[in-house]
Amino acid sequence: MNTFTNRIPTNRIPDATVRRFSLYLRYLEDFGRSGISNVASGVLADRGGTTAAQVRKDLSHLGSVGKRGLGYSVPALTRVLRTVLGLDSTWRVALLGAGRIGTALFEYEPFRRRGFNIVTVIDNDPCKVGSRLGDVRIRDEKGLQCVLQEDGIDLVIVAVPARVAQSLVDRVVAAGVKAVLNYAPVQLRVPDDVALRNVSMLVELESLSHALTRSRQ
Amino acid sequence: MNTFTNRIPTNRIPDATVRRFSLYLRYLEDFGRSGISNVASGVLADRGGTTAAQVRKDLSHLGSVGKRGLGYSVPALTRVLRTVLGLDSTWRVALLGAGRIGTALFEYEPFRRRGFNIVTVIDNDPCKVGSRLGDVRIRDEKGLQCVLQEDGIDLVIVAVPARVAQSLVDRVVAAGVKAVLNYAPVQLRVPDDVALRNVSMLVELESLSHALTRSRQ
DNA sequence: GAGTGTGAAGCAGTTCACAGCG
DNA sequence: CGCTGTGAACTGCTTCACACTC
Repeated sequence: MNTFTNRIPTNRIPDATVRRFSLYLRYLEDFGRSGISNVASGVLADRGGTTAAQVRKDLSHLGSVGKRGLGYSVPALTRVLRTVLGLDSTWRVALLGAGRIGTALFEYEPFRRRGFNIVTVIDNDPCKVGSRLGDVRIRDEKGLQCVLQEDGIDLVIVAVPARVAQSLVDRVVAAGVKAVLNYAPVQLRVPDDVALRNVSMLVELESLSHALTRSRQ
Repeated sequence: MNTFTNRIPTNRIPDATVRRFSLYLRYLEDFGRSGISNVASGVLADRGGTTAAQVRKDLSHLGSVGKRGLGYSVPALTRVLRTVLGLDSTWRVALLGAGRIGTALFEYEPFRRRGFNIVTVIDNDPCKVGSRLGDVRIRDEKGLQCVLQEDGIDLVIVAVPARVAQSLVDRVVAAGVKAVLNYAPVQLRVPDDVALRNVSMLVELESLSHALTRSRQ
Protein backbone atom coordinates (compact mmCIF):
# COMPACT_ATOMS: atom_id res chain seq x y z
CA MET A 1 0.00 0.00 0.00
CA ASN A 2 1.35 3.33 -1.07
CA THR A 3 1.71 5.96 1.64
CA PHE A 4 1.10 8.71 -0.88
CA THR A 5 -2.29 7.61 -2.10
CA ASN A 6 -3.91 10.80 -0.77
CA ARG A 7 -6.48 12.48 -2.89
CA ILE A 8 -5.12 14.81 -5.46
CA PRO A 9 -7.14 17.83 -4.51
CA THR A 10 -9.82 19.23 -6.75
CA ASN A 11 -8.92 22.74 -5.60
CA ARG A 12 -7.48 24.98 -8.18
CA ILE A 13 -3.71 25.32 -7.83
CA PRO A 14 -2.32 28.84 -8.30
CA ASP A 15 -0.66 29.35 -11.62
CA ALA A 16 2.57 30.52 -10.01
CA THR A 17 2.66 27.29 -8.03
CA VAL A 18 2.09 25.11 -11.11
CA ARG A 19 4.99 26.81 -12.84
CA ARG A 20 7.24 26.11 -9.88
CA PHE A 21 6.09 22.48 -9.96
CA SER A 22 7.78 22.20 -13.35
CA LEU A 23 11.00 23.39 -11.81
CA TYR A 24 10.73 21.15 -8.73
CA LEU A 25 10.15 18.17 -11.01
CA ARG A 26 13.29 18.96 -12.94
CA TYR A 27 15.34 19.10 -9.72
CA LEU A 28 13.78 15.93 -8.35
CA GLU A 29 14.74 14.08 -11.50
CA ASP A 30 18.30 15.31 -11.03
CA PHE A 31 18.28 14.18 -7.40
CA GLY A 32 16.85 10.83 -8.44
CA ARG A 33 19.68 10.32 -10.93
CA SER A 34 22.16 11.16 -8.17
CA GLY A 35 20.60 8.47 -5.99
CA ILE A 36 19.28 10.91 -3.40
CA SER A 37 16.12 9.47 -1.89
CA ASN A 38 14.90 12.24 0.42
CA VAL A 39 14.98 15.96 0.07
CA ALA A 40 13.98 18.76 2.47
CA SER A 41 12.09 21.88 1.45
CA GLY A 42 15.18 24.00 2.04
CA VAL A 43 17.21 22.00 -0.45
CA LEU A 44 14.59 22.36 -3.17
CA ALA A 45 14.35 26.06 -2.30
CA ASP A 46 18.10 26.62 -2.69
CA ARG A 47 18.06 24.90 -6.03
CA GLY A 48 15.06 26.81 -7.31
CA GLY A 49 15.89 30.28 -6.04
CA THR A 50 12.91 30.43 -3.70
CA THR A 51 12.29 29.90 0.03
CA ALA A 52 11.64 26.79 2.10
CA ALA A 53 8.25 28.14 3.19
CA GLN A 54 7.31 28.70 -0.43
CA VAL A 55 8.21 25.14 -1.34
CA ARG A 56 6.20 23.71 1.56
CA LYS A 57 3.20 25.87 0.75
CA ASP A 58 3.38 24.86 -2.90
CA LEU A 59 3.63 21.17 -2.09
CA SER A 60 0.82 21.41 0.46
CA HIS A 61 -1.51 21.81 -2.52
CA LEU A 62 -0.79 18.17 -3.26
CA GLY A 63 -1.95 16.98 0.16
CA SER A 64 0.37 15.74 2.86
CA VAL A 65 3.16 14.43 0.79
CA GLY A 66 6.23 14.88 3.02
CA LYS A 67 7.49 13.29 6.24
CA ARG A 68 8.17 15.48 9.26
CA GLY A 69 11.76 15.37 10.33
CA LEU A 70 12.76 13.76 7.05
CA GLY A 71 11.58 15.74 4.06
CA TYR A 72 10.05 14.53 0.83
CA SER A 73 10.62 11.15 -0.81
CA VAL A 74 12.25 11.88 -4.14
CA PRO A 75 10.61 9.07 -6.14
CA ALA A 76 7.18 9.58 -4.56
CA LEU A 77 7.16 13.33 -5.06
CA THR A 78 8.46 12.91 -8.59
CA ARG A 79 5.52 10.65 -9.33
CA VAL A 80 2.94 13.01 -7.82
CA LEU A 81 4.31 16.02 -9.68
CA ARG A 82 4.35 14.16 -12.98
CA THR A 83 0.71 13.25 -12.47
CA VAL A 84 -0.38 16.74 -11.47
CA LEU A 85 1.43 18.25 -14.44
CA GLY A 86 -0.28 15.78 -16.76
CA LEU A 87 2.95 14.11 -17.81
CA ASP A 88 1.86 10.52 -17.24
CA SER A 89 0.66 10.09 -20.77
CA THR A 90 1.97 11.56 -24.00
CA TRP A 91 0.36 14.51 -25.76
CA ARG A 92 -0.19 14.86 -29.47
CA VAL A 93 1.06 18.25 -30.58
CA ALA A 94 0.70 20.15 -33.84
CA LEU A 95 3.22 22.78 -34.84
CA LEU A 96 1.90 25.64 -36.96
CA GLY A 97 4.79 27.29 -38.76
CA ALA A 98 8.03 25.63 -39.79
CA GLY A 99 10.11 28.80 -39.88
CA ARG A 100 13.12 29.44 -37.72
CA ILE A 101 11.30 29.41 -34.42
CA GLY A 102 9.08 26.52 -35.41
CA THR A 103 12.07 24.44 -36.48
CA ALA A 104 13.97 25.19 -33.29
CA LEU A 105 10.95 24.18 -31.23
CA PHE A 106 10.51 21.01 -33.27
CA GLU A 107 14.09 20.02 -32.63
CA TYR A 108 14.01 20.86 -28.93
CA GLU A 109 14.61 17.46 -27.35
CA PRO A 110 13.20 18.13 -23.87
CA PHE A 111 9.69 18.50 -25.34
CA ARG A 112 9.75 14.99 -26.70
CA ARG A 113 11.40 13.61 -23.60
CA ARG A 114 8.50 14.99 -21.55
CA GLY A 115 5.94 13.31 -23.76
CA PHE A 116 5.03 16.18 -26.06
CA ASN A 117 5.13 14.56 -29.49
CA ILE A 118 4.92 16.85 -32.46
CA VAL A 119 3.04 14.65 -34.90
CA THR A 120 1.75 17.32 -37.27
CA VAL A 121 3.57 20.24 -38.88
CA ILE A 122 1.77 22.86 -40.93
CA ASP A 123 3.33 25.57 -43.09
CA ASN A 124 1.87 27.43 -46.03
CA ASP A 125 5.16 28.10 -47.82
CA PRO A 126 4.84 26.00 -51.02
CA CYS A 127 8.58 25.35 -50.97
CA LYS A 128 8.30 23.66 -47.58
CA VAL A 129 5.06 21.73 -48.07
CA GLY A 130 5.84 18.10 -48.80
CA SER A 131 9.36 18.21 -47.37
CA ARG A 132 10.16 16.77 -43.98
CA LEU A 133 10.95 18.09 -40.54
CA GLY A 134 12.52 15.13 -38.76
CA ASP A 135 10.19 12.29 -39.61
CA VAL A 136 7.09 14.46 -40.04
CA ARG A 137 5.89 15.60 -43.47
CA ILE A 138 5.05 19.29 -43.66
CA ARG A 139 1.48 19.89 -44.81
CA ASP A 140 -0.22 23.06 -45.97
CA GLU A 141 -3.00 24.73 -44.05
CA LYS A 142 -5.80 23.44 -46.26
CA GLY A 143 -8.23 21.34 -44.28
CA LEU A 144 -6.46 22.34 -41.06
CA GLN A 145 -9.46 21.52 -38.90
CA CYS A 146 -9.86 18.03 -40.33
CA VAL A 147 -6.14 17.34 -40.02
CA LEU A 148 -6.10 18.35 -36.35
CA GLN A 149 -9.08 16.13 -35.65
CA GLU A 150 -7.78 13.15 -37.64
CA ASP A 151 -4.39 13.38 -35.97
CA GLY A 152 -6.05 13.59 -32.54
CA ILE A 153 -4.21 16.76 -31.62
CA ASP A 154 -4.35 17.80 -27.95
CA LEU A 155 -2.22 20.92 -28.10
CA VAL A 156 -1.10 23.37 -30.76
CA ILE A 157 2.10 25.42 -30.87
CA VAL A 158 1.73 28.61 -32.91
CA ALA A 159 4.93 29.83 -34.57
CA VAL A 160 3.60 31.77 -37.57
CA PRO A 161 3.84 35.48 -38.42
CA ALA A 162 1.69 37.76 -36.26
CA ARG A 163 -0.78 38.76 -38.97
CA VAL A 164 -2.00 35.24 -39.69
CA ALA A 165 -1.92 33.91 -36.13
CA GLN A 166 -5.39 34.92 -34.94
CA SER A 167 -7.29 33.57 -37.97
CA LEU A 168 -5.34 30.33 -37.74
CA VAL A 169 -6.00 29.93 -34.03
CA ASP A 170 -9.71 30.52 -34.60
CA ARG A 171 -9.72 27.45 -36.81
CA VAL A 172 -7.69 25.54 -34.24
CA VAL A 173 -10.31 26.35 -31.61
CA ALA A 174 -13.10 25.38 -34.01
CA ALA A 175 -11.41 22.00 -34.39
CA GLY A 176 -11.87 21.47 -30.65
CA VAL A 177 -8.27 21.85 -29.50
CA LYS A 178 -8.19 22.98 -25.85
CA ALA A 179 -4.59 24.14 -25.40
CA VAL A 180 -2.51 26.64 -27.36
CA LEU A 181 1.07 27.78 -26.86
CA ASN A 182 1.64 30.97 -28.81
CA TYR A 183 5.07 32.20 -29.91
CA ALA A 184 3.71 34.71 -32.42
CA PRO A 185 4.11 38.32 -31.28
CA VAL A 186 0.39 38.97 -30.74
CA GLN A 187 -1.88 38.39 -27.78
CA LEU A 188 -4.23 35.76 -29.17
CA ARG A 189 -7.85 35.61 -28.06
CA VAL A 190 -9.53 32.28 -27.38
CA PRO A 191 -12.70 31.19 -25.55
CA ASP A 192 -12.52 30.67 -21.78
CA ASP A 193 -12.45 26.91 -22.04
CA VAL A 194 -9.24 26.92 -24.07
CA ALA A 195 -5.95 27.19 -22.18
CA LEU A 196 -3.59 29.69 -23.77
CA ARG A 197 -0.07 30.86 -23.01
CA ASN A 198 1.34 33.76 -24.97
CA VAL A 199 5.12 33.60 -24.95
CA SER A 200 6.96 36.72 -26.00
CA MET A 201 10.69 36.57 -26.40
CA LEU A 202 10.84 40.37 -26.53
CA VAL A 203 9.04 40.94 -23.24
CA GLU A 204 11.82 39.32 -21.22
CA LEU A 205 14.54 41.12 -23.10
CA GLU A 206 12.81 44.47 -22.75
CA SER A 207 12.25 44.01 -19.04
CA LEU A 208 16.02 43.48 -18.73
CA SER A 209 16.64 46.56 -20.79
CA HIS A 210 14.33 48.48 -18.45
CA ALA A 211 16.26 47.16 -15.45
CA LEU A 212 19.57 48.22 -17.03
CA THR A 213 18.23 51.69 -17.68
CA ARG A 214 16.95 52.02 -14.09
CA SER A 215 20.25 51.03 -12.54
CA ARG A 216 22.24 53.33 -14.81
CA GLN A 217 20.87 56.55 -13.39
CA MET B 1 13.49 56.31 11.58
CA ASN B 2 14.04 58.61 8.68
CA THR B 3 10.98 60.71 7.85
CA PHE B 4 12.55 62.03 4.71
CA THR B 5 12.62 58.66 2.97
CA ASN B 6 8.85 58.42 3.30
CA ARG B 7 8.42 61.39 1.04
CA ILE B 8 10.59 60.15 -1.78
CA PRO B 9 8.20 58.73 -4.32
CA THR B 10 9.07 55.17 -5.05
CA ASN B 11 9.53 55.24 -8.78
CA ARG B 12 10.04 51.56 -9.06
CA ILE B 13 7.56 50.22 -11.59
CA PRO B 14 6.01 46.80 -10.84
CA ASP B 15 7.46 44.03 -12.92
CA ALA B 16 4.04 42.99 -14.19
CA THR B 17 3.51 46.54 -15.40
CA VAL B 18 6.87 46.69 -17.19
CA ARG B 19 6.02 43.50 -19.04
CA ARG B 20 2.72 44.96 -20.18
CA PHE B 21 4.58 48.09 -21.33
CA SER B 22 6.33 45.89 -23.89
CA LEU B 23 2.97 44.79 -25.21
CA TYR B 24 1.48 48.28 -25.21
CA LEU B 25 4.48 49.53 -27.15
CA ARG B 26 3.98 46.85 -29.77
CA TYR B 27 0.32 47.86 -30.20
CA LEU B 28 1.14 51.55 -30.29
CA GLU B 29 3.61 50.96 -33.09
CA ASP B 30 0.87 49.13 -34.99
CA PHE B 31 -1.55 52.01 -34.39
CA GLY B 32 1.10 54.47 -35.49
CA ARG B 33 1.60 52.61 -38.75
CA SER B 34 -2.18 52.68 -39.27
CA GLY B 35 -2.12 56.46 -38.86
CA ILE B 36 -4.17 56.42 -35.64
CA SER B 37 -3.10 59.37 -33.51
CA ASN B 38 -5.07 58.88 -30.29
CA VAL B 39 -5.99 55.77 -28.40
CA ALA B 40 -8.16 55.26 -25.29
CA SER B 41 -7.31 52.89 -22.45
CA GLY B 42 -10.17 50.59 -23.47
CA VAL B 43 -8.75 50.13 -26.95
CA LEU B 44 -5.32 49.17 -25.64
CA ALA B 45 -7.01 46.87 -23.12
CA ASP B 46 -8.97 45.04 -25.82
CA ARG B 47 -5.86 44.54 -27.84
CA GLY B 48 -3.80 43.31 -24.91
CA GLY B 49 -6.35 41.10 -23.21
CA THR B 50 -6.51 43.22 -20.08
CA THR B 51 -8.86 45.88 -18.64
CA ALA B 52 -9.09 49.63 -19.19
CA ALA B 53 -8.48 50.27 -15.48
CA GLN B 54 -5.34 48.17 -15.64
CA VAL B 55 -4.03 50.11 -18.61
CA ARG B 56 -4.67 53.45 -16.92
CA LYS B 57 -3.05 52.30 -13.68
CA ASP B 58 -0.04 51.01 -15.60
CA LEU B 59 0.36 54.22 -17.57
CA SER B 60 -0.10 56.36 -14.44
CA HIS B 61 3.36 55.15 -13.40
CA LEU B 62 4.67 57.33 -16.23
CA GLY B 63 3.06 60.49 -14.89
CA SER B 64 0.09 62.18 -16.43
CA VAL B 65 0.55 61.19 -20.01
CA GLY B 66 -3.02 61.06 -21.35
CA LYS B 67 -5.67 63.67 -22.09
CA ARG B 68 -9.08 63.41 -20.41
CA GLY B 69 -11.88 62.94 -22.87
CA LEU B 70 -9.41 62.07 -25.60
CA GLY B 71 -7.10 59.25 -24.60
CA TYR B 72 -3.38 58.90 -25.18
CA SER B 73 -1.38 60.42 -28.02
CA VAL B 74 0.04 57.50 -29.97
CA PRO B 75 3.37 59.10 -30.91
CA ALA B 76 3.89 60.67 -27.48
CA LEU B 77 3.12 57.49 -25.58
CA THR B 78 5.24 55.45 -27.97
CA ARG B 79 8.16 57.74 -27.22
CA VAL B 80 7.70 57.57 -23.45
CA LEU B 81 7.42 53.78 -23.44
CA ARG B 82 10.50 53.39 -25.59
CA THR B 83 12.44 55.53 -23.14
CA VAL B 84 11.18 53.76 -20.04
CA LEU B 85 11.96 50.37 -21.56
CA GLY B 86 15.47 51.53 -22.38
CA LEU B 87 15.02 51.23 -26.13
CA ASP B 88 16.32 54.65 -27.08
CA SER B 89 19.83 53.44 -27.54
CA THR B 90 21.15 50.11 -28.75
CA TRP B 91 22.45 47.39 -26.48
CA ARG B 92 25.50 45.25 -27.07
CA VAL B 93 24.58 41.63 -26.52
CA ALA B 94 26.69 38.48 -26.27
CA LEU B 95 25.21 35.10 -27.11
CA LEU B 96 26.67 32.15 -25.21
CA GLY B 97 25.95 28.96 -27.12
CA ALA B 98 25.49 28.65 -30.86
CA GLY B 99 23.41 25.48 -30.77
CA ARG B 100 19.88 25.22 -32.04
CA ILE B 101 18.34 27.62 -29.57
CA GLY B 102 21.24 30.03 -29.75
CA THR B 103 21.09 30.09 -33.54
CA ALA B 104 17.33 30.64 -33.57
CA LEU B 105 17.74 33.53 -31.12
CA PHE B 106 20.56 35.00 -33.18
CA GLU B 107 18.41 34.98 -36.27
CA TYR B 108 15.33 36.37 -34.54
CA GLU B 109 14.87 39.68 -36.35
CA PRO B 110 12.74 41.51 -33.75
CA PHE B 111 15.68 41.55 -31.32
CA ARG B 112 17.82 43.50 -33.75
CA ARG B 113 14.96 45.74 -34.77
CA ARG B 114 14.54 46.74 -31.11
CA GLY B 115 18.21 47.63 -30.78
CA PHE B 116 19.56 44.44 -29.25
CA ASN B 117 22.66 43.79 -31.32
CA ILE B 118 24.34 40.46 -30.89
CA VAL B 119 27.97 41.43 -31.43
CA THR B 120 29.66 38.46 -29.74
CA VAL B 121 28.97 34.74 -30.07
CA ILE B 122 30.71 32.15 -27.92
CA ASP B 123 30.65 28.38 -28.33
CA ASN B 124 33.13 25.81 -27.13
CA ASP B 125 32.50 23.26 -29.89
CA PRO B 126 35.80 23.25 -31.82
CA CYS B 127 33.90 22.57 -35.06
CA LYS B 128 31.99 25.84 -34.66
CA VAL B 129 34.76 28.09 -33.36
CA GLY B 130 36.06 30.25 -36.19
CA SER B 131 32.99 29.83 -38.39
CA ARG B 132 30.39 32.54 -38.70
CA LEU B 133 26.88 33.14 -37.47
CA GLY B 134 25.58 35.89 -39.73
CA ASP B 135 28.43 38.38 -39.74
CA VAL B 136 29.77 37.46 -36.31
CA ARG B 137 32.71 35.09 -35.85
CA ILE B 138 32.15 32.38 -33.27
CA ARG B 139 34.81 32.43 -30.55
CA ASP B 140 35.61 29.90 -27.87
CA GLU B 141 35.14 30.53 -24.19
CA LYS B 142 38.80 31.22 -23.47
CA GLY B 143 39.26 34.69 -22.10
CA LEU B 144 35.50 35.13 -21.87
CA GLN B 145 35.76 37.91 -19.31
CA CYS B 146 38.20 39.93 -21.39
CA VAL B 147 36.12 39.45 -24.52
CA LEU B 148 32.94 40.66 -22.82
CA GLN B 149 34.77 43.72 -21.51
CA GLU B 150 36.53 44.52 -24.78
CA ASP B 151 33.30 44.18 -26.73
CA GLY B 152 31.51 46.42 -24.23
CA ILE B 153 28.76 43.88 -23.62
CA ASP B 154 25.67 45.15 -21.76
CA LEU B 155 23.63 41.97 -21.73
CA VAL B 156 24.26 38.25 -22.12
CA ILE B 157 21.94 35.59 -23.50
CA VAL B 158 22.72 32.12 -22.14
CA ALA B 159 21.84 29.23 -24.47
CA VAL B 160 24.26 26.53 -23.37
CA PRO B 161 23.60 23.11 -21.79
CA ALA B 162 22.40 23.20 -18.19
CA ARG B 163 25.54 21.73 -16.62
CA VAL B 164 27.88 24.46 -17.86
CA ALA B 165 25.51 27.42 -17.47
CA GLN B 166 26.19 28.39 -13.85
CA SER B 167 29.99 28.38 -14.11
CA LEU B 168 29.78 30.40 -17.30
CA VAL B 169 27.41 32.95 -15.82
CA ASP B 170 29.70 33.36 -12.81
CA ARG B 171 32.40 34.53 -15.20
CA VAL B 172 29.90 36.78 -16.98
CA VAL B 173 29.06 38.42 -13.66
CA ALA B 174 32.75 38.74 -12.82
CA ALA B 175 33.19 40.61 -16.10
CA GLY B 176 30.74 43.21 -14.81
CA VAL B 177 27.74 42.41 -17.01
CA LYS B 178 24.53 43.50 -15.27
CA ALA B 179 21.82 41.70 -17.27
CA VAL B 180 21.39 38.03 -18.14
CA LEU B 181 18.67 36.29 -20.12
CA ASN B 182 18.85 32.56 -19.44
CA TYR B 183 17.41 29.92 -21.77
CA ALA B 184 19.30 27.04 -20.18
CA PRO B 185 17.08 24.73 -18.15
CA VAL B 186 18.50 25.72 -14.73
CA GLN B 187 17.66 28.53 -12.36
CA LEU B 188 20.85 30.54 -12.41
CA ARG B 189 22.07 32.41 -9.35
CA VAL B 190 23.49 35.90 -9.65
CA PRO B 191 24.18 38.75 -7.20
CA ASP B 192 21.34 41.16 -6.39
CA ASP B 193 22.70 43.91 -8.58
CA VAL B 194 22.47 41.76 -11.71
CA ALA B 195 19.13 41.54 -13.50
CA LEU B 196 18.26 38.00 -14.47
CA ARG B 197 15.35 36.38 -16.30
CA ASN B 198 15.15 32.62 -16.45
CA VAL B 199 13.10 31.55 -19.46
CA SER B 200 11.93 27.97 -19.53
CA MET B 201 10.21 26.66 -22.61
CA LEU B 202 9.05 23.61 -20.70
CA VAL B 203 7.33 25.54 -17.92
CA GLU B 204 4.75 27.01 -20.29
CA LEU B 205 4.12 23.72 -22.01
CA GLU B 206 3.74 21.88 -18.72
CA SER B 207 1.35 24.45 -17.34
CA LEU B 208 -0.81 23.83 -20.41
CA SER B 209 -0.56 20.11 -19.88
CA HIS B 210 -1.68 20.66 -16.29
CA ALA B 211 -4.64 22.71 -17.52
CA LEU B 212 -5.59 19.98 -20.00
CA THR B 213 -5.46 17.38 -17.25
CA ARG B 214 -7.59 19.52 -14.92
CA SER B 215 -10.30 20.08 -17.50
CA ARG B 216 -10.37 16.43 -18.51
CA GLN B 217 -11.72 15.16 -15.21
C1' DG C 1 -19.78 63.68 -22.74
C1' DA C 2 -15.83 61.00 -22.95
C1' DG C 3 -12.08 59.26 -20.85
C1' DT C 4 -8.14 59.99 -17.57
C1' DG C 5 -6.01 59.66 -12.90
C1' DT C 6 -6.26 57.82 -8.36
C1' DG C 7 -7.44 56.74 -3.56
C1' DA C 8 -9.75 52.84 -1.49
C1' DA C 9 -11.30 48.18 -1.46
C1' DG C 10 -10.54 43.61 -2.83
C1' DC C 11 -7.90 39.69 -3.75
C1' DA C 12 -3.94 36.58 -4.54
C1' DG C 13 0.41 35.11 -3.65
C1' DT C 14 4.26 35.16 -0.20
C1' DT C 15 6.32 35.06 4.23
C1' DC C 16 6.14 34.20 9.08
C1' DA C 17 5.92 31.56 13.08
C1' DC C 18 4.81 27.80 15.46
C1' DA C 19 2.18 23.66 16.60
C1' DG C 20 2.57 18.89 15.57
C1' DC C 21 4.53 14.67 14.11
C1' DG C 22 8.20 11.12 12.90
C1' DC D 1 15.48 17.26 17.48
C1' DG D 2 14.35 18.19 12.52
C1' DC D 3 11.29 19.32 9.25
C1' DT D 4 6.55 19.44 7.61
C1' DG D 5 1.98 21.60 7.31
C1' DT D 6 -0.74 25.64 8.00
C1' DG D 7 -3.42 29.61 9.93
C1' DA D 8 -2.32 34.44 10.30
C1' DA D 9 -0.03 38.52 8.88
C1' DC D 10 1.76 40.81 5.15
C1' DT D 11 2.82 42.52 0.64
C1' DG D 12 1.72 43.85 -3.74
C1' DC D 13 -1.06 43.67 -7.79
C1' DT D 14 -5.79 44.35 -9.65
C1' DT D 15 -10.35 46.18 -9.76
C1' DC D 16 -13.64 49.62 -8.52
C1' DA D 17 -15.71 53.94 -8.41
C1' DC D 18 -15.77 58.52 -8.94
C1' DA D 19 -13.83 63.24 -8.94
C1' DC D 20 -11.81 65.76 -12.40
C1' DT D 21 -10.62 67.77 -16.87
C1' DC D 22 -10.43 68.46 -21.73
